Amino acid sequence: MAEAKTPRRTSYHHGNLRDTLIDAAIQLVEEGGPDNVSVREAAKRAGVSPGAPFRHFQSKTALLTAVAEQAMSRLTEAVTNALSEVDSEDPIVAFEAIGQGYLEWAIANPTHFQVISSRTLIDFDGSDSLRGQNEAIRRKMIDLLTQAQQQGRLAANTDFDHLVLAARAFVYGLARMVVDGHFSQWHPSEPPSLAVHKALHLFVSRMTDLSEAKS
Amino acid sequence: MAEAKTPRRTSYHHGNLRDTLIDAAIQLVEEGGPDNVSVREAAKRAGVSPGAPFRHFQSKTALLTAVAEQAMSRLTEAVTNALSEVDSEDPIVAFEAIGQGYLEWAIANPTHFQVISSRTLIDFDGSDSLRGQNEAIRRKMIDLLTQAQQQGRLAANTDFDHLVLAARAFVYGLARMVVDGHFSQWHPSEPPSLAVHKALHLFVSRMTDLSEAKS
DNA sequence: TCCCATTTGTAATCAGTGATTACATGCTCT
DNA sequence: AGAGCATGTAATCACTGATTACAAATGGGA
Repeated sequence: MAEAKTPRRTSYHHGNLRDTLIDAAIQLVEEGGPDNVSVREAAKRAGVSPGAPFRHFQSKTALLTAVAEQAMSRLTEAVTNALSEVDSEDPIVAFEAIGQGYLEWAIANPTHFQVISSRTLIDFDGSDSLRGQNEAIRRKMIDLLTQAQQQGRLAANTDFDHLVLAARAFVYGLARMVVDGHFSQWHPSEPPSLAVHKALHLFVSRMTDLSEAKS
Repeated sequence: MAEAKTPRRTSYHHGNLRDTLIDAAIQLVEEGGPDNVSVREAAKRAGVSPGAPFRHFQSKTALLTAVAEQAMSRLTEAVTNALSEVDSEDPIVAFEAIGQGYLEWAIANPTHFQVISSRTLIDFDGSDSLRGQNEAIRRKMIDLLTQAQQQGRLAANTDFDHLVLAARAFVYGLARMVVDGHFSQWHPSEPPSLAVHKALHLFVSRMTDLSEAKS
């Protein structure tokens, strides 16, 4: 936290308003989703006048983009962690772990995921950080699939680019279904997180050859 | 169109304000996406005072839900058409046609698709029409997959529910990627619609056995 | 035909929003 | 100490969703 909860300011200047505003915005996102964020409320929680935020963020979009950058960092971290905890050397196991890490994070942080994947609340293309981290994950997927291909674990006629596209669309679709509330009518006995996990495994095992490569 | 473009009213009462407001809202959606819709602007275009819409729609959400219901009808129609144009009796070919019809419609009507799949702008769960049509498409998918299974076209150990989930997530993910602008960095030589089509075919052919059943 | 209740629109108003401007304050560096 | 810049304030704009009291139009029953 960049500032105490009660906005106690001894001096006229805040000192760390930019970070405090981001924290306040995150708090608002967590309380009621991205639509719950207003610049004025963030300013109020930072103990500052309604116009002050615009010294640090050109627009509400810019503020939410900063929130998204922070959220994306956490997502990247989650994916990286999931990847590092894989025992096997199998690239396809690692590939599935990326998807699993991604989905677990999205399910645990639905509102942050909403902010990240929105293209109206934030300026994704305008943020090097966002594009970069997104691209980093995509590259890691491509690396692993390339390894799998070299091991002859993909069907011979597999169109590589479209396999990557399919994988991204699949994981993205699952995450958004969870976040968008499409699981309200799912079997009550099975939590969405488990259903998502099973679907992911089904996808990976069908799209690739999960049997361990012989070396 | 329910009313002439120029809101010409000879009498005090509008006569068909409800439909006119929906049309105006659709127009606004088409012009600048769901965020571009405001009740006041819709009222203005209908030639009516800002408070009038609230006689017909309890809230902005209710208005957009009505828009969504109309859009969903068109989507259902598109999927039904795609299905009826399938020559083959093959359930898996028909299954893919559903996905293809769904995706084509979403790509051709991105803003309407946004309205439909949003869960903050509209009250999906509160609309029998929306839930019903959504469920109808899902049921059709299940029917076709059941036929495929009876023909022995699915792997023996295939978990049925999770296959349906995977298929829905996949198509939904592709559609949202297009709509959310995730294709901005795709190979310029290949239009997204073609990439989506190829990815869909890859998915269907991997998840099922596309070779025609022997009867 | 007349009248009255219901429906449907208006006008005024409220609170909240993103954003801009002119101005005041405080910090920092020379 | 003072100049200059960064940072916050106050006032204000235009816009939004929504509510209220009121007025006009409509249509059914006497």
